[in-house]
Amino acid sequence: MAPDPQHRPATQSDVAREVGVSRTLVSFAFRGAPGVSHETKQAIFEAAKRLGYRPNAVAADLARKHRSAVGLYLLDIRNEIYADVLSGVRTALPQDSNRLILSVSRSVDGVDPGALESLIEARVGIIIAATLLDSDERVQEMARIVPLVSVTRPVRGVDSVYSDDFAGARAATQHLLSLGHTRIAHLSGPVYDGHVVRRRSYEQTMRDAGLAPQTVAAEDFTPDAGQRAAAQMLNRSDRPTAIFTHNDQLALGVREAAYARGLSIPEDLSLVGYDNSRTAHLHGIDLTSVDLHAVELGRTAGTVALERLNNPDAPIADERLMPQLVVRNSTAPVRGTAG
Amino acid sequence: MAPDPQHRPATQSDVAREVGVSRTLVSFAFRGAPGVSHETKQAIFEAAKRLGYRPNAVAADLARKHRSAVGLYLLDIRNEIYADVLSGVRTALPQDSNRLILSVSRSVDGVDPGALESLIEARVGIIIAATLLDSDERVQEMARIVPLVSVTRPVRGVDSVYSDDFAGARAATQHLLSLGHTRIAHLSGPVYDGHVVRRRSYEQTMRDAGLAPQTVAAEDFTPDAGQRAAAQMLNRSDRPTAIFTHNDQLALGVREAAYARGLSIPEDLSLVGYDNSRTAHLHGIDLTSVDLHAVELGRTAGTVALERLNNPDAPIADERLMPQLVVRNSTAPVRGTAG
DNA sequence: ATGAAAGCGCTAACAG
DNA sequence: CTGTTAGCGCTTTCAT
Repeated sequence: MAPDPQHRPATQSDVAREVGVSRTLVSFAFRGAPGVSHETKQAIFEAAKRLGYRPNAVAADLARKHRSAVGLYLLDIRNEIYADVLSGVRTALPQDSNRLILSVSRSVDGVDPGALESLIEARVGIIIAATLLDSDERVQEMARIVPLVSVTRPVRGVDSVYSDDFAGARAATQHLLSLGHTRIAHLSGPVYDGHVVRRRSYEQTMRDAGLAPQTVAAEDFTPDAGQRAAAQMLNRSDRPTAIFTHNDQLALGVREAAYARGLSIPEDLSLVGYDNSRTAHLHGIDLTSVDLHAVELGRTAGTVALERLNNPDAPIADERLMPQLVVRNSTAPVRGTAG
Repeated sequence: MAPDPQHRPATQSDVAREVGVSRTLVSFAFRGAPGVSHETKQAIFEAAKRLGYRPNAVAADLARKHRSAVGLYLLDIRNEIYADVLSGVRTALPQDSNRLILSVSRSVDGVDPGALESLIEARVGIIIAATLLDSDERVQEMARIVPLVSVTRPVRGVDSVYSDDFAGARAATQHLLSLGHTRIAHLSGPVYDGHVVRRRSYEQTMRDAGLAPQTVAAEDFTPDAGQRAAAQMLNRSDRPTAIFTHNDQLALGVREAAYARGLSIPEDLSLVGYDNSRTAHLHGIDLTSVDLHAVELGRTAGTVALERLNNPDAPIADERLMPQLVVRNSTAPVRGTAG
């Protein structure tokens, strides 16, 4: 049935020769272009099938001087929200034109220069990047080379689709405040451009409430890092009664550290994460968290990308979604005067 | 600094013209091919930088009649183990040749014909597929068109990297048996080729123990499906005292259903999942599960893919990894005579 | 060490 | 409706 294992795949020329027409007709037929008689079309498809011919999308792009592939950069595929973003992007992209070229960061805990290089060399038409850790300048520079939509983080002059982190972090902090907590700590990730909004929002909200912010930076954004950082924080005599973390992964780490130390949540420690991952929903986890609507972020990014592809001169997109605090059982009123 | 926004990107010819040499030299220089004087090389790189030239990997592949991209098919990116597989594949692939073209299934709950088509049309050199739901015949047919390594599932005549599901499911079932359970149910996913091993292993292990297997098929592999299926199972008067699920996601659904019904785990219901996802580790979840070493599966698949690329005539790979039962607190001895 | 020329598989005017 | 002719950006003999 199918052709040989590793034989030279059939080309348009092969089909054309088989049918006895020119390559042009074959090309037209496969693209559904008008101007091919029904009969020839039939003959062409038949021959193509017989030969096991498959169009070469790459060669077509080259000839067309057009880039139909979309490049997707994801910071950390193991983090649920990036999987959600990917999944959202997928829904926005047309069923057929699905050449999705992926670049996953090599280092979750740092800038990965050259992460976008492979995407550029693969000549994608546009890059959807979630989340770039590079400096604003560098992102802007990349965007000058290839259309780029920044997801999760706004960058001036670059199409951006993100969530209002300031509002989200403020809601989280205020929630803790309203529960009577005063010793509220924030566990942030390492500091990168565009990654300090939640932290700054927390700090300002604390100060606005007349309290001293206390921020600790984890080594990276993983549960392990969260656990290590929390182990230290919880050892202090004046340990916080509540912790707000940069993301759910970090929060899950804090949770483990708390239990390891014999503290219960929310009785001894209130905990608020960020992302509202599926894990946060689980009975027994019940993590209060801020939903940034990752799937929606991805879907919107896909739409923006498509628009940009169709109209390079469209005004820069700036889509800011509103996050939502989801209160569960990991937070409770502070207990009397803490010890 | 960088060239115009959407200007025509610089090509080798541009660089050649700028320096005053032939395209050949530029090509040689960029590939580090011998036969270019040091001076010309310098001049070329300089000019390239000035013009913002980036090699076009796609055109290079075309000219070289060679496919350097690897295609990756993932059944369900929202499922942690596929993210793990991806992450494992990444580690096995050389740093530079990282053109990873992704195809994510459109429907988690069914066969997605044409999922591999885009990969083929993108002319990838090899496809790493985890997990194909198609029939063995179809997978074999695809493998005849493009080199393919099947991950998670063995397919005769096709490079396969998988875990010994039979052993894993048997260990899980025996664990429950050894705890004194007799009414042990199995929650499987929908039935597809290559996806019935765990179920069959469970059934045989039950029969070997002189017990009647009781298998229920969920609509798909998601927590929601697991919850719905479990809600029904747990409603029966002779409800099982233990449930072994096809994967962790399903198990998490069962867990929610149990709690919703006021049953505690493991007191009223023992639960065993499959995958040993990170969620299973969490305090408060403590899900007993079978670890299939997804990252390792991905890493091995990447290695096999590379070998196949280098040697099309190498014997078919058949890498079977041994899974490992990880016992946690979601399983306990059966209580007296159940009610 | 360098260049000319042919070609990869396909598209796109432009002619018949 | 159908075929001819140039490319797309790059690699690769084969000369010089």
